[in-house]
Amino acid sequence: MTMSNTGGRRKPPTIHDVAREAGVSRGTVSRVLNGGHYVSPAAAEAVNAAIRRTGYVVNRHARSLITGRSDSVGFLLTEPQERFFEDPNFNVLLRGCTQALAAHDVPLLLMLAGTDDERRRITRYITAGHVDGVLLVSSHSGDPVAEELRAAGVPLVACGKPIGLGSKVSYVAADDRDGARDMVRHLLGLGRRRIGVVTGPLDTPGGVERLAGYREVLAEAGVEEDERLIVSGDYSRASGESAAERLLGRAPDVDAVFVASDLMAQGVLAALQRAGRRVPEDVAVGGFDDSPAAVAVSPALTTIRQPWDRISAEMVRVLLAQIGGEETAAVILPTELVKRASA
Amino acid sequence: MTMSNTGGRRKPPTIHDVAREAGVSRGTVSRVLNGGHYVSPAAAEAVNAAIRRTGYVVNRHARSLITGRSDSVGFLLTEPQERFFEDPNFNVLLRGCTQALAAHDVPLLLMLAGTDDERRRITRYITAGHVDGVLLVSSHSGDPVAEELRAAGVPLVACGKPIGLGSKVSYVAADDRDGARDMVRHLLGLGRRRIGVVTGPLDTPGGVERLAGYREVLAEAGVEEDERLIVSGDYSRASGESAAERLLGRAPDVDAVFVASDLMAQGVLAALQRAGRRVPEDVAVGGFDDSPAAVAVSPALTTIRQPWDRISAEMVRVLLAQIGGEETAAVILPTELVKRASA
DNA sequence: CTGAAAGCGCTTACAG
DNA sequence: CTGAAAGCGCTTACAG
Repeated sequence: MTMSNTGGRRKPPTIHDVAREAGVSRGTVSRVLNGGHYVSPAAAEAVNAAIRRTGYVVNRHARSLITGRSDSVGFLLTEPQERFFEDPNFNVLLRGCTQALAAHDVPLLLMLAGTDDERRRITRYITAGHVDGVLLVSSHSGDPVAEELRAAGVPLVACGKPIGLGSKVSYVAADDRDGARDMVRHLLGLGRRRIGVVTGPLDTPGGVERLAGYREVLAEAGVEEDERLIVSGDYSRASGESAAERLLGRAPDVDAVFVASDLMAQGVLAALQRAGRRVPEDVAVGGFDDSPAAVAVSPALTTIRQPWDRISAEMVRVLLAQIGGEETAAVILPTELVKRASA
Repeated sequence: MTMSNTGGRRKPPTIHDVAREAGVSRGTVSRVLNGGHYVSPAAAEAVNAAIRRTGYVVNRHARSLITGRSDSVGFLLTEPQERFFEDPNFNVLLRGCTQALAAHDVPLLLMLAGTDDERRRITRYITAGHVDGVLLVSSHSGDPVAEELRAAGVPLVACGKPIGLGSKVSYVAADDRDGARDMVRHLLGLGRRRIGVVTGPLDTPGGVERLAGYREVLAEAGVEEDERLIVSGDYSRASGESAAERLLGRAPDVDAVFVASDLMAQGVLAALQRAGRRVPEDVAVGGFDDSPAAVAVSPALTTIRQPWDRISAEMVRVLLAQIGGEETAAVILPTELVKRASA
């Protein structure tokens, strides 16, 4: 009575069918499948033809059982999920990784570890060898997952420098500090001298590094640092809004703000507008990310572009290399200043 | 010299180790693993203790090889990816599905089929049995993937009604038509009579159904239909903006607009503002989705909430049931009017 | 270059 | 209720 499987998933052809069809042994078929070494051209051709005729597709489970590899990788998100799922960068990263992996015929398993319970289950799953490696997105320090996986010897590449783990874990990151420097120099170049900053969380590399870049440039330029100009947010739009209110209260003479994310900059813009300040005339605003939010907003945001497509491609490259036995590596990619209307 | 794998992935314990540890046969261990039927309480307890002591985790590849199931499902996106990756609903859906699946210990493979080439490869991968079923996100008609997978007998649940496939494919959808009716009734209740509509693409169920709801309510209310009040977009912000410009040109006396997505409504708001119309005083605007954009915008959008958390949960439930042998099913979930400032 | 054979770790009738 | 055994589809030394 079951209609759902009408159409029927008939038993797919195996290596045995291909061997019979090609008139060779199964070993030879397998050799063709695995690179074609030690196979005569004639045999290889016969096998390839047989594969085409039969529509053969390798059974990955059988292969994995014997090789001990899964030929798949995990994309692990350990953020409290709400926030990062709202971050447009996440989509770009996830899509880029999926595509880069697909080019190598490697499936991506999406894993969410928001709660301790999920974390335990996923760590267990990963260390049991069900994926060959992990792309890790987790910017907060104190996240135990990275350390657990590293200790278990699981190939691992983090997005952004994992605070506390130094270079024991591979990572790919944009040059946050340099991007911040570029933006603050740009604001100085506009003649602004009372430049505020809305930082990200200071337990994330982006939070720390972008603030560091801000300080460096001001020091170089001989502009005296003023703690009242430094406020923190958590990368959310709402936190940008309240940070800007604090900033305005503490330093009403502020004439520019470098905001560590476009999402927060959206909030800053709203607060500035409500306070009757014109952007960029009264206060210039610079963001960070070049996310879709940067152009959705009015005035459009001058911001720092992070090379997300390159980041995802590099993460995949480094992970695959590490799975292949190479050592860990850190890759730092340059950012780019994108000038629009807000500064 | 390789540092990457220090820490070492030692060979994990197998069912054989557990059997030895528990003093039973491997068959008995397997029976405990698979539901504990036909196992004495004493044996079950010994096995569970041995599993705990050894830290045993089942090797899914070995299991899959023999059962013919993969115990994993694919999440397949066939949209031209750019658009949907910008859609905030996508994140909610993806997260919900991942979590619902994780609760059943079923990994989710993310699959992107934006190009014909990717489509072919993925179809092949799926029909080869590498996943047990597919959660399909593809709203445009004429998408061949759904039909191919259905024909191959792959368990399949679509998000939204797949146009053209009728009920031969399971799907879960919000009640688009009813949601549209609620919104238009609300606008009528505000005293508006020149109500425009910005539809979605008319080869998507959301495009068709939301327009149908609009027409039904106007007809019921005895308001004469006016083709000049009907314009189409493609769910993007930009298309909303240009649709609103067209609408304003064709029907300058418009006093309300029902927009088929919040993202488009953002664009409509921008166009209205530029044209000097106040919202909601001159023109009331109603959106659809209750996405983050709805509250990010000013004035905050009155909109129709789609129950995305329920949608993802139901998609997973129906897919798992279908993998278990049940017939196809369609699930329609109610929407909810969320009143804010724009209407 | 090629075939025969062992074996990866599991599940599932089959006897008992 | 339980054990012994076959077998899922593949890869990989091992002989030749």
